[in-house]
This record gives sequence, structure tokens and C-alpha cells, in this order.
Amino acid sequence: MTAISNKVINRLTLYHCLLKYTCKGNSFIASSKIADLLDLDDSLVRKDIALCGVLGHKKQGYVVAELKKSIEQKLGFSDRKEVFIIGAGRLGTALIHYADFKDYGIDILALFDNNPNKIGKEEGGKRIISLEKLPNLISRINIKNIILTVPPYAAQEVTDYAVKYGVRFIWNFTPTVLKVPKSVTVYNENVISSFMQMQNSKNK
Amino acid sequence: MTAISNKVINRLTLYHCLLKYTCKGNSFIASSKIADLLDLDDSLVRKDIALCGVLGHKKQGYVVAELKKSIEQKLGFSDRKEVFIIGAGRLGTALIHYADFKDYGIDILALFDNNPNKIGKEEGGKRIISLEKLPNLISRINIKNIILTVPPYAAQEVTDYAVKYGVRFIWNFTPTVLKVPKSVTVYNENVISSFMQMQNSKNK
DNA sequence: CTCTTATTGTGATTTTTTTCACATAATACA
DNA sequence: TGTATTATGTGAAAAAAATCACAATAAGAG
Ligand SMILES: NC(=O)c1ccc[n+]([C@@H]2O[C@H](COP(=O)([O-])OP(=O)(O)OC[C@H]3O[C@@H](n4cnc5c(N)ncnc54)[C@H](O)[C@@H]3O)[C@@H](O)[C@H]2O)c1
Ligand SMILES: NC(=O)c1ccc[n+]([C@@H]2O[C@H](COP(=O)([O-])OP(=O)(O)OC[C@H]3O[C@@H](n4cnc5c(N)ncnc54)[C@H](O)[C@@H]3O)[C@@H](O)[C@H]2O)c1
Repeated sequence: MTAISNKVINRLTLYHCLLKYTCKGNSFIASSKIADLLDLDDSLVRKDIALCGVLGHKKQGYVVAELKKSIEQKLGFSDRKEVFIIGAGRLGTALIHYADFKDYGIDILALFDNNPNKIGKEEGGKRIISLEKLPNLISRINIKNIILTVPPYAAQEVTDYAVKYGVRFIWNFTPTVLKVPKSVTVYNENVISSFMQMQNSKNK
Repeated sequence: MTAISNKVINRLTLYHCLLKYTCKGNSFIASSKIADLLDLDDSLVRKDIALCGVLGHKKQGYVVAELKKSIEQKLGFSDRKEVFIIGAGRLGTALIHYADFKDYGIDILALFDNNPNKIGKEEGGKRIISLEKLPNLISRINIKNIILTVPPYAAQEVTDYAVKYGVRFIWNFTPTVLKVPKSVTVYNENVISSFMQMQNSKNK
């Protein structure tokens, strides 16, 4: 199986959302329809779909149910991905309530915090646990992914701690740039950058 | 001034975060340092910086304060951008508390909701206003940007409503693909896609 | 004051991504 | 049954992005 670029992953995920929410009534969909809704070239959409191994039907387009399932398979939406959230503040607790995660195999097991008033409480059915218990739990359950939603000043320190005990993927919602070993992947969810990119589109 | 691609915007924003939080002590920074922290090629970093009109110093690198300011200017961080949030739920209220927005010129004026129990309340010093008042306020204050944080089922309806009264940019945090006229820009903040891209990096 | 070295700035090249263009073929309908 | 139409699938071309390679040169060591 060939590697798949981040750009393709992003588009396929959007096609999936489109099939799940926007076009859920239809049984067929044409590449030109997807392209139109997402402001893409239709041949690009067809090439993306071809990567999922799905064949379309002349004059009809793609079978929605089949395409949706194939995207799920290609991107591994049903593989279970266990995650801890570190930082049970406003953003961390918003994320724990995000219903769609489970449809994509993202299973948030618990929240961690260092605020004694929060520890022991529940959010969205998940426990808020003391950060001290992180090492033990990371290694016992073999957690590789964390969502980082602590204040910027605590981000590096918490990262070092988590990396030390085996975390490999850090979904960084803080506006900091983290120092990590080459073996660790950081994905920076930088909302400021998103906003600026949106504004930039006025040039189109 | 030449157009600037979204990829460049994203990297420049990350350089800015790096200068603001990670390297705030230093007076000089080398392209190789930035490249190392963000896992990029150092010549790419220099080309990005050149776009901001900043000149570096042989054997020393770039002056941090100057580079930071030039990125701010290039990306228009100090231009005021007024925004309404529609959907005063968990995510909408988390965003209103996000302190960094104001440093980047993003000024969230108010939240809108259709839940009578929320209307009239405050969040982060901003009023939660009835959605019915949106048309009047959009046109009176001439708001062009909205942050969309309503449930998926309400997303298209709310979008149509906002677009009708003149909104031009929609920062879409819902997992739906919105139908809008060509004159309107939607930026899809799709967290599922981000997570999948992060996981994909294991192939590197 | 000279030499070594680290770092920039950028042209050339390569790689990746997107768009173009069109042959192919299934469908609907007269 | 035949024909017009509307999609797909994909090679070729173009455009965009990233990497490579290295001359230029300022700083700092000695
Ligand atoms: N609020 C947003 O919408 C938003 C948007 C984008 C980015 N961010 C970033 O996400 C992060 C979280 O934002 P927030 O609004 O949820 O902040 P918050 O202050 O509400 O939450 C931070 C949480 O982290 C906990 N914490 C602090 N230090 C800790 C430590 N050392 N170990 C463990 N937990 C610790 C705090 O007790 C608190 O519960 C921040 O870095 C913020 O800049 C927030
Ligand atoms: N919670 C997260 O972390 C998260 C992450 C990514 C995406 N999202 C998406 O963001 C959106 C908001 O998520 P949330 O967790 O804040 O949900 P929420 O249910 O907490 O908030 C939704 C808010 O929208 C309001 N609302 C409903 N219909 C409305 C309408 N027609 N007009 C105006 N307001 C209306 C509700 O009263 C509520 O206050 C959802 O689409 C969700 O899928 C959420």
C-alpha cells in the first residue's frame, strides 16, 4: 500500500464528513458534486477516491455507502486509538464531550490535571486524574497519544514528562513549539494560523 | 506585495509562536534552530523569512524582536478583525476565553445562541445574544467573520442565515461541509483530519 | 590582523501536487 | 435499437513547493 500524503488525508476526511452529514440522503454522488461543495477540481477528487480503491459508475458517480466505508478503511477510522487528555480546562473538557471522536476510533480514556480541585471529578463520563499518576497509567495501558491542553507555560514541562514515559504522538493545542526527540511526533493545532489562512482566501 | 500561500502562513505563524513562547529569552535565532524545532529544512525557513523582508546576520542568525515584528506585519496580526461566535456551547465558550486571540487582532465581540436559558448571560466578558438579533448587528457593525460552533444539524441553516445578512468568512468548527455562494469563504477546522494526519506521520 | 567557521541568501534542481484534456463507457430516452 | 449525454479514469502538462548546493561574508578565535 502506497503512502498517503497529509493533503489527501485532509480531503478524504472532508469527503467523509460530506457523505456523513451533507449528502446523507443520496445513494450516489458525482465527483463534480464533491468538488463543487469543497471548491476543488473534480479530477483531483476522482484521484483521491481512486486511492481508496473505489470504482465509480459512469453517468451515476460513486455509491455513497461504499465510498464512505472505503474512506473509513483507508484512513483507519475503525482502528481503536487510545488517548489521554492532559489539561482538564475549558478546551480539554470541550474535547472530551466531542461526540464524533468515537466514530473515528478516537477513544479518550481520561483527563489529567494538576489542580487538586479538579482531580477526582468527572467530565463527560471520564475521570480527571492527578498528573502524578500519568507515568504508571501510560505504561500500564501502553498509551501512545496525548492531547495537550495545558496553559502555554506548562506545555514543555508536561511534554517532557509524558515523553519520558513513552508517549509518541502529541496533539498540541497550546500555542507553543515543543522540543521533542525525533522519535516523537507533534501535531500543532494552531487556531491562529487557521484564521489567518481563512482571511488569506480573500485573494482568491 | 506578492501573494502568500497558506503553507507559508502556517509556517510563519508557527515561527511566531516559537519566538513568542519557546525562544523568548534569546536575542538572535538561526534558521537551523527554527528548522530543527519544527522539523523543516533550514533553507525553507530562510525563504519564508525572506518573504517578510527580514535580513539575517552572518554567523548570528536573525534578530528575534525584528523577526517577530516583521511576521506580525506581514500576516497582519495587528489589523483588527471583528468576529461573532454562533453557538455558545462548550467549544464556543472555550474559544471566547482563548487569551491569544487579542494578540493577533482577532476581536470576538459577542456570542449568539438560540437557547433562551443562555441568552442574556455573559461568558468571558461577552454577552450571549439571541440569534434573532444577528441580522441587525451584522449589518450595523459590518461583521464579515463568524465562528460557527453550533451542533452539526443546525450548521447549514445558521450559515444560510448569516450569509444572507452579509457574512463573508465562516470558520467552521462543525464537522459538516457547508453550501455557500462562491463569494463566501469557509475554512473547515476539522479536528478529525488533524488527528489522522498526526497518526500518518508514523510513516516518516 | 588573519584564519576558520557558522550562517545567510538564493539559483538550480527535484519532487509533489494540481490541472488539463480526452478516450471510454454506462445510462436514459426516443 | 440507436444516439446523445454525462460521468469516470488517467496520462500528460503545468504549477507549486521543497530540497540541494554553494558562494558570500561577518564574527570570533587566536
Ligand atoms: N480555550 C480555547 O479555545 C483555546 C483555543 C486554542 C488553544 N488553546 C490553548 O489550549 C490550552 C488550554 O486552554 P484552556 O482554555 O482550556 O485553558 P484552561 O486554563 O481553561 O485549562 C488549562 C488546564 O490545565 C491545567 N494545568 C495547568 N498546569 C498544569 C500542569 N502542569 N499539568 C497538568 N495540568 C495543568 C489547569 O489546572 C487547567 O485545568 C492553552 O494552552 C491555550 O492557549 C485554547
Ligand atoms: N466540543 C468539541 O471539542 C468540538 C470539537 C470539534 C468540533 N466540535 C463541533 O463544534 C460544534 C459545537 O460543539 P459543542 O461541543 O460546543 O456543542 P454544544 O452542544 O456544547 O454547543 C452547541 C451550542 O449551539 C447552540 N445552538 C443549537 N442550535 C442553534 C441554532 N440553530 N442557532 C444558534 N445556536 C444554536 C446550543 O444552544 C449550544 O449552546 C459541534 O458541531 C461539534 O460537532 C466540537
